Amino acid sequence: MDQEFKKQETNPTGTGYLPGIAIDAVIFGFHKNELKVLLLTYKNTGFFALPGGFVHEDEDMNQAARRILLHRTGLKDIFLEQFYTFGDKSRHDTEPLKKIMAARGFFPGDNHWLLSRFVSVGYYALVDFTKALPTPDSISDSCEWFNLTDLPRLMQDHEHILAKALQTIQQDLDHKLIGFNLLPQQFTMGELQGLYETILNKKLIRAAFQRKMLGLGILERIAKKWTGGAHKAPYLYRFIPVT
Amino acid sequence: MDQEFKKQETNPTGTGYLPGIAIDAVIFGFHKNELKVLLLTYKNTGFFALPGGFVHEDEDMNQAARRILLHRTGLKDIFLEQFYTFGDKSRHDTEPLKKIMAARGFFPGDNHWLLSRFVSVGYYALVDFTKALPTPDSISDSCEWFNLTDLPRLMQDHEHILAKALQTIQQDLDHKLIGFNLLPQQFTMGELQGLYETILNKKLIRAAFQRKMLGLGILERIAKKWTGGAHKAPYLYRFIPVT
DNA sequence: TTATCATTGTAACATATTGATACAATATAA
DNA sequence: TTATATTGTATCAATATGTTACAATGATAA
Repeated sequence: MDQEFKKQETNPTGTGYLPGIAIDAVIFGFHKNELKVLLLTYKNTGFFALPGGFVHEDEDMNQAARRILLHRTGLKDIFLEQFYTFGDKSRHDTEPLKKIMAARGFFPGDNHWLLSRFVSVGYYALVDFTKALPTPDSISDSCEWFNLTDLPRLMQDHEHILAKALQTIQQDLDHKLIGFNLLPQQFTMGELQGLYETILNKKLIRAAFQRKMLGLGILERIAKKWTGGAHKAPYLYRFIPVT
Repeated sequence: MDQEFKKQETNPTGTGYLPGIAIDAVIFGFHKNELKVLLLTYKNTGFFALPGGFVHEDEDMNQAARRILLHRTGLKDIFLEQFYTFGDKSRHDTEPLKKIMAARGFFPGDNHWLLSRFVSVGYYALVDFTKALPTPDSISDSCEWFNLTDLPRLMQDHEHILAKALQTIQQDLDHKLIGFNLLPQQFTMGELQGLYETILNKKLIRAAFQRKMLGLGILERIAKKWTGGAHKAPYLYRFIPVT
């Protein structure tokens, strides 16, 4: 499946793909109290970009998003949600893509399908940082986690897409309990609170947070964690999915 | 602009439009404690459908949605939000469209662009029922308000799109204060509560509702309404947009 | 004119939720 | 053993919401 881009590149009319529709994925992870995003670098260009792709003629758009995710993180069964579709005409900027292709020794004609105007459907994914294995493909020399607090300049309108994704998970954090998808199966209350604080970018009250989370009735207390800290050991919790 | 569909129909390759991308609009209104939706009927077919259209090559997608809205309701400056993009391959069902075109005496070739697979971007609009003027165009013999509680069968996956739109406004009702867009400039507390109850499909407590709404600090009390009811006249309120 | 009626606006109290503080419990390090 | 930092939870305060009640009032009909 590393051949996907070659297939797109050497196929000037885009046969087999839905025309004019791209998918961009904002893949969030969480580690050491920092929110992370998965970004690609394109070979010999220094461009940073969100992982993305196109929809096959014979697949649902949501399937396509999962396929892209699988290739980037090696993970199936991921929490994945569509959040917005970006359709401004100002998005149509062919220069970056031309440079990426040129860096690969490929010089497409002006009406190559990849150079036409695209509408991009944004998805965000929440993955367990400890399990995801970022994998660059044939056109990117890296696929890495970046701290949200320390991002490079992104290609095209990808910074805008990322900002909208972040805003979406902030709004949905409480209601959809999406936060749990960013943690490993077992976690302490402190880690959970740290996650919430990082996403919402504000301090929460420890006692109230713990009371509320336990009150939801979706956490199971497992065992004591034995830590290296010079203090009382916290419990480990596990998320109980609704039956 | 009534010529829009003719332009689409007699243009087998879809020149001037973004390929494969449609817009469907769920236009909500509110009258006499009933939620309404604007639906089209296509001539000589009996098909009911959400108003929709396509994106011009030289316009933003959100602009296109506003253009479509303007043609259907005669209203500018409407509350309009994108809520989801529908991309299942099962959406690709050409039969209804073929019948619509056939009823107009037009028989497109199998690779007419309108018969290809489309991804549809859903928008919902909230309009003041007393101001909107539904206007059918050349291909529809009607464009009318329907009660949400008494809908006909809709074309393709339009029922699904409508359901998702309703779900969205239910979720956003409190947070975005979107309800006010469905009422005329002046309204009574009872009307506002009726609107909330209709959208959320549940009874609210009158005293608590009034207290909360007034507590938001976004309502201005204007004057007494002099009604025909045999009871105390309610105040009229006006929504104060945030400065 | 007056009594009746339905509905409005709001007060008053009860209950529930969240904020703030305090403190015992305890795992490690010295 | 003692010092220390953090956890789990109790307690009270503040705020928000649910519930009940009642005076005010604008038609309607006697």
